[in-house]
Amino acid sequence: MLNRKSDQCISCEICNDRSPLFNLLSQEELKIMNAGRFEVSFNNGETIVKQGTSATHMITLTHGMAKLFLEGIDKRNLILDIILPWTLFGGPGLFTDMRYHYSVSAITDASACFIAAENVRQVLRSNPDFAEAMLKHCNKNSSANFDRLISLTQKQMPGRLADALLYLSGKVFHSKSFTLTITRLEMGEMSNMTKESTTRILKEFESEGIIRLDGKSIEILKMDVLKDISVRG
Amino acid sequence: MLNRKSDQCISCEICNDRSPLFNLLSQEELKIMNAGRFEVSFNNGETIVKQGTSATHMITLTHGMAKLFLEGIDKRNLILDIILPWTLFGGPGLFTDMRYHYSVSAITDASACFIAAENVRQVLRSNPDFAEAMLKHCNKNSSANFDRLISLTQKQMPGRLADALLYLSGKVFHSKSFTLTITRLEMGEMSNMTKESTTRILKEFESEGIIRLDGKSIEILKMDVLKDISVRG
DNA sequence: AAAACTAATTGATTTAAATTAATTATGAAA
DNA sequence: TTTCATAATTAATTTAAATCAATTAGTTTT
Repeated sequence: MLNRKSDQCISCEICNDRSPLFNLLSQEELKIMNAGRFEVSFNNGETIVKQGTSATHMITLTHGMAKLFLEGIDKRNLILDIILPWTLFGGPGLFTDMRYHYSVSAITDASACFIAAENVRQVLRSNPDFAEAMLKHCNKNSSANFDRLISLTQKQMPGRLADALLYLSGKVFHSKSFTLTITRLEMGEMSNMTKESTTRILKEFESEGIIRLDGKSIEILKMDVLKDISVRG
Repeated sequence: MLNRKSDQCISCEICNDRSPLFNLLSQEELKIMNAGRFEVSFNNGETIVKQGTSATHMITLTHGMAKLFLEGIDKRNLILDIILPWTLFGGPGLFTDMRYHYSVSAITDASACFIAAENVRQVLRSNPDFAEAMLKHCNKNSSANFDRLISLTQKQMPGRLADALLYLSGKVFHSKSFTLTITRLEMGEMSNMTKESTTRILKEFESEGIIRLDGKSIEILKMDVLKDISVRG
């Protein structure tokens, strides 16, 4: 039985599908996190967090899907992650310049839970397990960004697109076949290439029998070959 | 009066030029950090930390200069930072997979202080100020990596090289004119381009009167123009 | 000082990928 | 259904930057 009222959590203490990190917290600490917490629904396409604005909250999706991306030069975006429920984000600006360093926007209808940064800070200081877990979380993100730096600067297009496909299959849809919630343009923004090049390479993969394409749905037929293309650049 | 014996610190408690982060620690905590701590001298070119090996220590330079870099595909490196004394590094693998995710090697004769990761962890858990400072440190690095991602993927060569020059001038040598401790190849590894292209663009900057070149020494003559090239890509 | 490396420069050529330009699907709204 | 808008595909052209190939300048070593 869900502790929800019209899809809204009542409080963190009794929220039964919150971020795993919250399992480290005591009832007292959950109460702190819950104070001032609020949940907002977003339509597909709406901005959840805008790069450059004041970073007042830690955020987690409660349902739906979102893209986390850097707004670069001349309106060119770089998508870093496709976010699923219970991934904490808002991070890098917290405790530093208090600005969001990336934008996040909904790629399906979605809702998100906003927790006051100051409350997170307070709990972080009182609970070493939570602090360590957050540091772990931050370190994991750093590692992922290192991998991304190498992928984006040293691999050519087939390698970069292979990385995007493997990411979508392994981390987002958890399946060899999936129906995209993003456009070709956005696939390009994941692998730093134009939409035209994205189409080209996808078709190339298809003609080589590595994937099956059918509009918005993709099936990976030769996982081993795709992985090989990924590692060899 | 220096508390040193042949350039080696005796202990963290009386080390008078340690990392600023250590100022947050009590005598008791410094004692923990000091336990098992050791200092090693490196010749120019020697490896201090090797990507992929077991991350057992947090490290800080005590003197000299080092480059922190990712070892990518086909022996191609990407230099992320030029490290000066008292910058803590070793980070991202700690508390996660316990592997170093980058290599660090000396670009002058240098020495480094190695602190056991387990001791850092222990102090981190006992001292919220230190934990918060470490998280801040980690977040700052993340932001820097976001900037780097945009620079390296969206700017063309002049913009990327401008970024490298501004970094060297502002963060490493703290002066408009400096004598490089790195080669053209390494400048290229900072801005993801070949040594030939590095030379070419440097000469181009010189002929435009933006910089003065004299072998290993560089003087930035038109800082505003260089900054403009950096932002416009 | 001569020899042997290593690093830096310069130019010619090739190549990966962007840009430009049309065309074709697909989906939403009237 | 027709219209309109957005997304995807395809091909031709251009461009940024790598590669290849010498040459020149600096350092070490002998």
